[in-house]
Amino acid sequence: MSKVLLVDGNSIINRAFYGINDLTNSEGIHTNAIYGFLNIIFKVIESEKPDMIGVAWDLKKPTFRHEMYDEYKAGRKAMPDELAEQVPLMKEVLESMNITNMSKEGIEADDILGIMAKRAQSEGIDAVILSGDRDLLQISDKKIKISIPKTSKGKTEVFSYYPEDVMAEYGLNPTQFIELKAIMGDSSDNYKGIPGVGEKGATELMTTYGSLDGIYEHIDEISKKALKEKLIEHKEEAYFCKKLATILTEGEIDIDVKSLKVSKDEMFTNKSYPIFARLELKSYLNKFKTEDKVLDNVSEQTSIEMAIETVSDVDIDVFANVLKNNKVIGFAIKDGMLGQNYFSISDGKKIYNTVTLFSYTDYVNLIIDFLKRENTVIATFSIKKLCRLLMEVCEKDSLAEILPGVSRDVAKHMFDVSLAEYLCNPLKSDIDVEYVSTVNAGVHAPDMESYLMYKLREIQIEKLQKLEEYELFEDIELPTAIVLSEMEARGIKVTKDKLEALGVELNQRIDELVAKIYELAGEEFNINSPKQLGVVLFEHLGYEGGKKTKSGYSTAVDVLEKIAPQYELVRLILEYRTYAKLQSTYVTGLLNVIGQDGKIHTTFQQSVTATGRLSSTDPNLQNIPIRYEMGRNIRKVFLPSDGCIFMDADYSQIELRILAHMSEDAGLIKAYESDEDIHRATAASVFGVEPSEVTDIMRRNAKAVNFGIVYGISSFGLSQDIDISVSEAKKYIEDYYAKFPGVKAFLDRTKNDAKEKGYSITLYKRRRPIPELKSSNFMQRSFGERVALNAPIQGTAADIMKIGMINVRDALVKENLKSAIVLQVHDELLLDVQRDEEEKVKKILTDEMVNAASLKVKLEVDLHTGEDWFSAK
DNA sequence: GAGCTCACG
DNA sequence: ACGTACGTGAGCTCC
Repeated sequence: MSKVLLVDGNSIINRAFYGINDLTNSEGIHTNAIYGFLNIIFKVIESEKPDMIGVAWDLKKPTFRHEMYDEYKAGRKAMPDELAEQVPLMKEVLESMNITNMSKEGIEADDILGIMAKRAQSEGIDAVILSGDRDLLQISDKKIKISIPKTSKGKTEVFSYYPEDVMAEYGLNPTQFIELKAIMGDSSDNYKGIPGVGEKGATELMTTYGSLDGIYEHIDEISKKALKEKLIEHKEEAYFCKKLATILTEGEIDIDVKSLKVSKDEMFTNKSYPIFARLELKSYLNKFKTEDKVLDNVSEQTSIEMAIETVSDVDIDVFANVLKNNKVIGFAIKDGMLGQNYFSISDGKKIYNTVTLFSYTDYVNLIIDFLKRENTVIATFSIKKLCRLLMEVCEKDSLAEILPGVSRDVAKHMFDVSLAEYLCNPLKSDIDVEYVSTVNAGVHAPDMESYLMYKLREIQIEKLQKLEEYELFEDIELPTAIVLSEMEARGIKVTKDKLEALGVELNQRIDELVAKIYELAGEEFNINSPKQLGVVLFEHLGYEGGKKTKSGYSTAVDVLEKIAPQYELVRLILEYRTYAKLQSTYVTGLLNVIGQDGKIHTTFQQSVTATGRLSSTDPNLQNIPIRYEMGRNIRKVFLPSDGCIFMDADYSQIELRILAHMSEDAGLIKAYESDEDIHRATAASVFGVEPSEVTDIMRRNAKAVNFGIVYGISSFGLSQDIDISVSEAKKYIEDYYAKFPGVKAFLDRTKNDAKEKGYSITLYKRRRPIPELKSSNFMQRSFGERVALNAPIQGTAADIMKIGMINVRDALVKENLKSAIVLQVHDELLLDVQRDEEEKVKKILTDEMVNAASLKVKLEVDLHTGEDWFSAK
């Protein structure tokens, strides 16, 4: 006996949407309804094990918010945009899983379900109808089961109804159920029934008289006068509503029940993987087999030719030959047996895997020779990794000694798949080989990575050109990766002894503080637990300062600082916090990552941030303390290499200068030209005084406004930052706009532009998509607006810094200097400088950073040297 | 693994 | 009325 599952698509996706908290993928597409829909149907598939599945949809287009008025007139609530956008995607997901979507012009989804269910029944096929709508109960039958999911306390249970279950729960059989609805009406289906009769009254009538006919036959027995009159008055309507309430069981739909056949093996294939990957439905991804099995049924669905031969255990001669006979090579390093790696290369026609156990050196030298030839390209997932490999094998920490020339020339021979993907999709976190492959080529195939790299290059070049980001990719991102590889390889020396001594000192201080804190609190507790701390401060001790977070009291600095003047305990806790942070993150944390060479080699992430900035991990060297006295000691343990000093250069207010350039605001440009302190000049302008008359407070507030502008200002944010009222903050912003109308115009222009296009863009055409701008949620939309203003500014600064780094590195190489960049902290570069190269490097560093971009205002850098990182700032 | 906190630009 | 500044990464607690 076979079985068909018929799903009420609109009803189930609605339930899923309201039953599951908001989820979005990295593109900002909402996915909660899709996720919930899949959860529900898989639960039913597990228990029912159907052989056939069909999902019925109302053909009516999803209703968007702006159409709400018309919809309201039609008596139906508008579908929120966040749900509406998921409906077409849901259908796509189902189709990719070989599940049939059923819809037809002029026929509603529940009628499709009714028709298909009866058809199945007549063909001897069991039917299970899955819907959230109880109306469907009317078509339950011996061989037609109605399943209704119910969610309570986060758990979804499915209740099933055969006719006897309907009778048990409502005291009515399925046919009577139709008449019940005809009497009580249905607001969502937009018919009223008998006015003034609701579920209770209608049920009583139906159970007493058995049918609509029965009611009217015995109409004189009805004692309630008002009810009787209503029934008589609206008799015709009641029978009309019965027609409306009846779900069709016959009609012309050209879908054969048997054509709905689908097995589980057909659902998770390479046809469906890309959309699951794109929507980031993570818990479903592991249902896809990652091995060759998936590839068996893929070739016809993908744009990539999958019939490709793999040659294994390739020796050095074959390897050399492949490189010799080709210009473009796809390259991957693969994990082999016993912790040994091997190389996989592809010429786009075949895949060549080297033997697992071999010495890298000879092979790497062949790769280097290849890269030195004219017009050759290696396409790989991360060229930074490739460069690190070359340097490691050659035992150099400068790529220039291996591949001579400036980084832009070296980069012409390399293609980085992860960076290309990043420029196309900067919101995606966690860009990995599987993701890029499936999204661009529709394939997920670990065994053919080198071939995929070869093919992805072709696809991505075209994509980047379409987005007008190819120049950014070639001129900035690729060379930056080369510079970063050298910075990572060179590393920074750290004195272990000094760091350990600092740790001992901190531990002593922490112990003292803990003792005092327990004493003042009158109890021992875990100070590191915000939860326990909140209870102690605000409950046991009764300090004022109230709630803030969902999970209890906030104990963040700004909260504690407000009450610190009154309570010694709070002051001690704040002190404890700073020391504990230094100890765990910076002392212990850094000690753990000092290498055998006595150096720390951070990893720079080039495809993580939404704006184009870099980030730094394992360890993060971009957040080493500087603002507070005690923390600065950490910087003293970072030392230059032997024979070197540190040279540190940072751009002076690069973001505000970019704002001046982009807005072309005359006042802001003039302030920079007059060479004044910019915050003082802003204060003088906004408060209408001479620069010399600007007080510290005026300057501080002006500075906050300047920062705020760059962040996409809001009066609330500004008020929080400088602790003034929202209305005062509003006044500050208005005054600022009055004095700098060019800035105001720029912000408006940028915001509108982003709204229109859906993304904002830097001077160098780096894009940041901003899906939040379309959100119906005020909070999210406001966030989108702030981001739309900030991204071009922060992103342009990041672009310029990358250009600066490339040019500094290349100038050092050209002059054969041994000094090198070791660290970038967004607007700051730290260099290891050979003592005898100091003057030359100073000039190069200043010139290349200042001339990285030619803006309407000059770029300036502050430069210092020192024997450690602290004294070089 | 999420949420909080805090270090940096 | 909504409850916010922009961009990160790491260590800790607690479910």
